[in-house]
Parts: sequence; C-alpha cells; structure tokens
Amino acid sequence: MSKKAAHKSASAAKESVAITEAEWDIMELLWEQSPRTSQEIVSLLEEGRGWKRATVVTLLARLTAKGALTTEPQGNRFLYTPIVQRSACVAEETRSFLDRMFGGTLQPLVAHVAEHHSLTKQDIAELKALLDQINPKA
Amino acid sequence: MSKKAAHKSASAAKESVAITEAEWDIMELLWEQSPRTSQEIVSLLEEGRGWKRATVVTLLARLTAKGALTTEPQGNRFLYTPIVQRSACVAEETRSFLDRMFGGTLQPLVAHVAEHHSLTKQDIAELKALLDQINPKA
DNA sequence: AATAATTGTTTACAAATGTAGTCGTTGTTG
DNA sequence: CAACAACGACTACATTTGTAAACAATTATT
Repeated sequence: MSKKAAHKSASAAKESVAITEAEWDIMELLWEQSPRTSQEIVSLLEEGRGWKRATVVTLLARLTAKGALTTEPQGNRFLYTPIVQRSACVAEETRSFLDRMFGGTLQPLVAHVAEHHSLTKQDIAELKALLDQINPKA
Repeated sequence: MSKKAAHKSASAAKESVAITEAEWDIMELLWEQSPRTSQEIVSLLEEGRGWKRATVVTLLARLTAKGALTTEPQGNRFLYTPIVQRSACVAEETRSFLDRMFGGTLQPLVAHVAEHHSLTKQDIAELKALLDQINPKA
C-alpha cells in the first residue's frame, strides 16, 4: 500500500476556515487559477517569496487539513483546488476588520481613508459613480 | 533599590508598533480614556473578557516593552498612557488590509461591502454626502 | 536494473501569542 | 508590629505560525 496520495481531508461543512498570512499567498494562486500542481505553486513561490519547497508543501498540507482546499490524485501527485471561495474569505476578513476598526460601518472607514491615504478627485468620482450603481437592498 | 516601578520602556522612535488581537483590547480602553491604573483595566477586562489579573498585567508589560504605551509612577503603582495613536494604528491596519484584500484601493472594498453586507439607501446617501465634503488632496 | 528526481508525510524548531501562576516588595490594617 | 492585600516582575506553558530538513514511496532516467 502506498503512503502516497493520502491527504486526509478534514471534516467538511466547515464554514469559516481561518487562513493565515502565509497561507493566503498559496490561496491567492489557487484562486487565480486552479487546479494546480504543487510544483507550479512551489516554483511560483520560490521566486516571488523565496520559500523553500518544503515550506510550500507544508502550507498546502495545512490548508488541506483545515479544509480550505481539496486534492485530486493525479497519478502519484495531486491537483490542488480551493474549496473556500475567495469572496467568502474576503467577506469574513472585511467584516472582522470593519468591526474592530470602525464599529462595523463603512462611513468611518471611507472618512479615514480620505484623510489618511488621500483620495484623488478621480477616486471620489469613481466612488460616487459606484454608489449610484448600487441598488439598495434594504 | 526597589524592584518596584521599573518598567523598562523599549527604544523610542518606534514607528509601527505591532499590536496583537488581545493587546488591542487593552489599547482600546486606554485610547478611550487615559491614564488609567492597571486596576481599572484589570477589572474592566475581568468582566468583559474573563481574563485573569495576571493576563492583563502581562499584556500591559508587553505593550510597555514594545513602546505602545508609557507608564508614569504614581506612588508605587503606575498610570498607563498610550503612546501610539489609535488613528496611526488604524491607518496601518487599514493600509495592510486594503492591500491584501482589495489591491490597495477603496472602490473594490465599497463594491464588496455593497453586495456582501448590504448598504441601505441611507448608507449610500451618507457616503455620497461624505464624499462631497472631501476636498481632494491630489 | 540502477540511479536520480519528484512528491507527499513526518518531524522539528524558533518566534509569537494567549493565558496565567508565583514571588518579592511595598503599602495597609488591626 | 504582624498579617494581609495590591502591584509589578519573572517564569511558565500550550498553541499557532513561519520555515524547513529528513524520509519514504514512486516515477523517470540512464
């Protein structure tokens, strides 16, 4: 029996998978395109991040274990595909960030960005246009 | 020589003091009002968070060590006061958050919030008003 | 077939983080 | 003054996170 191609996936039905900083780099690549082989991911991050193969593979394993992605055996290798959606992760991070920093609402954030990171009048115009397009849900 | 009232503050001129999740709870209290005694902070967080005194005190020490706050001896105790501004910390978190999640610009974030967390027409109106008030810096 | 290369698994380890016990000093109270 | 309470310092320890080496199984090469 081969020890290869095991990859015990963690329980399903996991809503919020906490993805760490380093793990995000992996997920971004997979969200951008999937499935991918570990090889692809490794070489992309060896440049880009200077990580060693072992590092990337460890992160892939951790992500698999926590149910953030699935693996499909392809011969003796794996094809990695994200399970959690980027938008779901972003939504969660955004929620948490807004709550912690700005009491949960957008206005204070926009105000903050306006005075700390400066908005060009172009930005402002774009934002207004954006707001006009939004159809209020409630 | 008393071992009391030592609190060796870390080097000054520290720009970005990384404040952890737990430490934020302490800082929030001090930003909301300062100076405060450890006693105040402890009791606020014993309720609120269920933390033990020792925990709070440890966090206070760590924050002092990393230059996030200063201590002023008051008799044999300390009065704790934040050094880093909340707005500076928020700015940093915001920058990092925007970069990681939305490529550094506000528009995608607003769009995201619009469709994931819903904006009421009131919110939209407020945001527009806000944008009108902003005088473009660049 | 022998050797080299590839890939996932295990194990490792330091730093950071959350959480807290304990100790020594000093102030308080009976 | 003795007993105790309060406070900061020091020590501790499990977990998470970043980073990776070593290893075993397997496949590709020579």
